Amino acid sequence: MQKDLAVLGYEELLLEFRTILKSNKLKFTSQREAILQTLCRHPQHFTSESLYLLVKKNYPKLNIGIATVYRTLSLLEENGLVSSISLGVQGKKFEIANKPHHDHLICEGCGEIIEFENPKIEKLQEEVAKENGFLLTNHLMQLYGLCQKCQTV
Amino acid sequence: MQKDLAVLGYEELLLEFRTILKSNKLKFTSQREAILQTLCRHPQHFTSESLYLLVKKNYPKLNIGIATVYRTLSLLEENGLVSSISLGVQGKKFEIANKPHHDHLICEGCGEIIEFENPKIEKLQEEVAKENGFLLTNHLMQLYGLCQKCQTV
DNA sequence: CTGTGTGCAAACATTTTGCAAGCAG
DNA sequence: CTGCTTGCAAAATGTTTGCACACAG
Repeated sequence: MQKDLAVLGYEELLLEFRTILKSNKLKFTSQREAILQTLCRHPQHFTSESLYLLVKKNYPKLNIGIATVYRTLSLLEENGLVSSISLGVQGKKFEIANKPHHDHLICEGCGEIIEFENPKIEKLQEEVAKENGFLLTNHLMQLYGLCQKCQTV
Repeated sequence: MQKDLAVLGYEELLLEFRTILKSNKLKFTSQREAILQTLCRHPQHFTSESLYLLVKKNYPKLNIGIATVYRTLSLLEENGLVSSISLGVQGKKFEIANKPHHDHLICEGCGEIIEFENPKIEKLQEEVAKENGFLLTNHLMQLYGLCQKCQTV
C-alpha cells in the first residue's frame, strides 16, 4: 500500500510531500515546508515539543504554533513520510521515514537511541504471525538496556 | 534482580505482594487487595481506567478512587507483579505478571491481543545488543496486523 | 498512637479542537 | 475568490499531587 521510500534526500521527500498534498487537495504552506525541512536536516528522534522548539528557533519569522506541528506530524505520519515510536518514559518520538524499516536499541541510562535492522528477526516475526493466523502489517521492536558508556558509570 | 514468577496463582501472588509490602514498611489495605485480585481474576489487558471501573463495580463498598489505581499499579509494576505495554492508539495497558515474559500480536481491526513467546527471536535480540555494546535489560515487541476474523470482513 | 494510605479535587502535561483571520491555488 | 490552514486559547484527555481524614500495624 505504502511506497517504499528507500533512502531519500530532502528534494525527493519534498516532491513526494507536494504530490501527496496535491492529490488530497491540500495546500503547500511555509509551515509545512519548515517542518519537513527540519525533520530532514536533523535525522534525530523528536518529540512534538522538541520539534516545535527547533522549528521556532530556525524559522523565527514563521511564528509557528504547536498545534500546527501536531497537525503536520499527523499528516506526515498518515502518508508514511514520518514514523513514530512510543517510548515508555520519554513519550512519543518522531523521525523522518527516509530509510527502510528499522528498530531501536534504547539506552536507559542516557537515552541514546541506536537504529538497527535484522532480517532474521523480521522473518521469524512473519512466522509467528502466520502461526496465529495473522496478516502482519507492521511491527514495533524496542530493546532496552545500557549502552557501553552507561555500563561503566 | 527480579524473581521469576513462573505461573503463579492468586494465593502465591498475594503472598508475594504482602512480603514486598512488609519489607518496604508499606501497608496491606483492602484497596490494594481488591486491585490485585481483580487483575488476577481477569487475565486481560487493562487500561488504568478500565481496571478502575471494574474494581469499582466488583467492590462497590470500597468506593475506590482512580488515584489509588494509578498508585497501586505503579507500586505493582515497580515490584514486577504487573507489567505494562504501551500501545499506540489504545494507550497504556497493564497485565498481571504471573507468567514468563511474552510478547504481543495485536489486531488492528478488533483490538484483540494474542500473547506469544519465541526463544529464537529473543536470542537474536541478545545478539543485536551485543553487537552494539549494549547490556540488555528488557525489550518490547509488538506485531500489528489483522487477525483471521478481521481479514475476511 | 504513629505514620502510611485514601478519596477528593486541583494541578499538570500533552494533545485536540473551535474560531476568526490569513493566504495558497 | 474559495476554502484550506493557521495561531490562539479553550477544551479534552490522561496522570500526578496536596491535603485532611481514615485506618493498618
